[in-house]
Amino acid sequence: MPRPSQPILSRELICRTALNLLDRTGRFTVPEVAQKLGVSVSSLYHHVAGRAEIVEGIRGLLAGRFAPIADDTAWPAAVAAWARSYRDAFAAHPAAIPPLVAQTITDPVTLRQYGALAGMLARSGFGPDSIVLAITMLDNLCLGAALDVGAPSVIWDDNPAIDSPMQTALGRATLGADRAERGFELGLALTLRGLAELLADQPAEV
Amino acid sequence: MPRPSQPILSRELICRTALNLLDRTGRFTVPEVAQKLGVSVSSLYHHVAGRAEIVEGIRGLLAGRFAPIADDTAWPAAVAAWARSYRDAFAAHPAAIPPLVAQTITDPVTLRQYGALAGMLARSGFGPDSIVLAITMLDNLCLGAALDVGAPSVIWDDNPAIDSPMQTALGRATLGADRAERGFELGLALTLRGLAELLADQPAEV
DNA sequence: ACCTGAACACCGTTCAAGT
DNA sequence: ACCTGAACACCGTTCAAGT
Repeated sequence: MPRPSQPILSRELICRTALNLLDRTGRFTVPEVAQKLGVSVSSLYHHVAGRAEIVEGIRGLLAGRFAPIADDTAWPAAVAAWARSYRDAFAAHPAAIPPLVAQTITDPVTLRQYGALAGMLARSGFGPDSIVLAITMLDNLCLGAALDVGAPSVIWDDNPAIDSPMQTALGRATLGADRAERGFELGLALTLRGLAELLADQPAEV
Repeated sequence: MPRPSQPILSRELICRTALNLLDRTGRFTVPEVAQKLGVSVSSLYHHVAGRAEIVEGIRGLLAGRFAPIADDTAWPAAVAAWARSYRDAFAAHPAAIPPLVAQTITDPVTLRQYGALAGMLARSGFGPDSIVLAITMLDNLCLGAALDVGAPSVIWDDNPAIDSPMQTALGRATLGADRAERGFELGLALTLRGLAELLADQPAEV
């Protein structure tokens, strides 16, 4: 087959296809991506350096859906919007999380997101230590919650290790499908309160 | 080579070897485990059903190091001890986290840990919904924090996406190596406060 | 019961060859 | 510049064969 007059492949198309495979089958391999695109495996390597770069491109796709940091908003609302969009973006593609957490972030879109968040916090009066702590806590919260949606740690129903009185007690929990959502929102509210206290304790001079 | 008079392999030995490889090289493959044990690859399959079972055995090794739920302790201290040991156990083996989060928990030791925690909360007066929320939040916190230790999301130094005034501002952060530890502890304190409020709002009748 | 060697269907990556 | 086919060193898993 001759070279097409117009390139049929691109980094983004490859990453999008891989993400699609993750969503539908829970995994992706380089040959599968090639087959999905009707192209030979080696063709992909003209656009991405390897599998790791595809994963990093997926990270970029997700980070591109984070809520932009709005500078005209009070910091609690801005942080909340950012955190929710972060968690939602990852939770919408649970199968992508294991490969993503397995490699260091180099995607510039993602790095810029953290930079923008740090800048917003600084302009809101947070000092260096508080900014570092705030982002650490928010990151823990969002990633933990995203993992929880994709692969809940606890089997709430029919967990053989939970004795039956407890089983029936938990059976009375009314949360159901809202469990992960409610847990995240409560964690977020607590984190925002903690951040407010961090800000209040700030030395005037930063 | 004839069959040894005493079995040289066992499920636990295999899992321990795999965890060791993860710690030292960041990954493990079935052939590598076999080689490390001086045994042929197919021998392993007499003790474990496959790679997934090895990963699940690793989960059991880590869960075995969680602090036992002490029933004579006030719930906040018991929860704190449990959460710290959970986070520490995973953070000590960061390379194990990606394979672990990629598959559903079936390890009985781990399942029993969650069961014991739920039981302790119930005896402390938490209702079904509160227990489910509490465990969800604690799980998010510990897993997020463990991930953070192994593979920090943010490159705090030399992140090209953070402009240089911000870079110097963050350079003034005094946290350093304590960052992850402090972030987790702050998150834990906030979570415990939230749980206390949850308990206070509990209807008398559970 | 427990270990082995050989085989199978895969995987990620490279590279000379085509247009 | 962009796609291809063939090759390479791997991987997880199975299975008949040995003691």
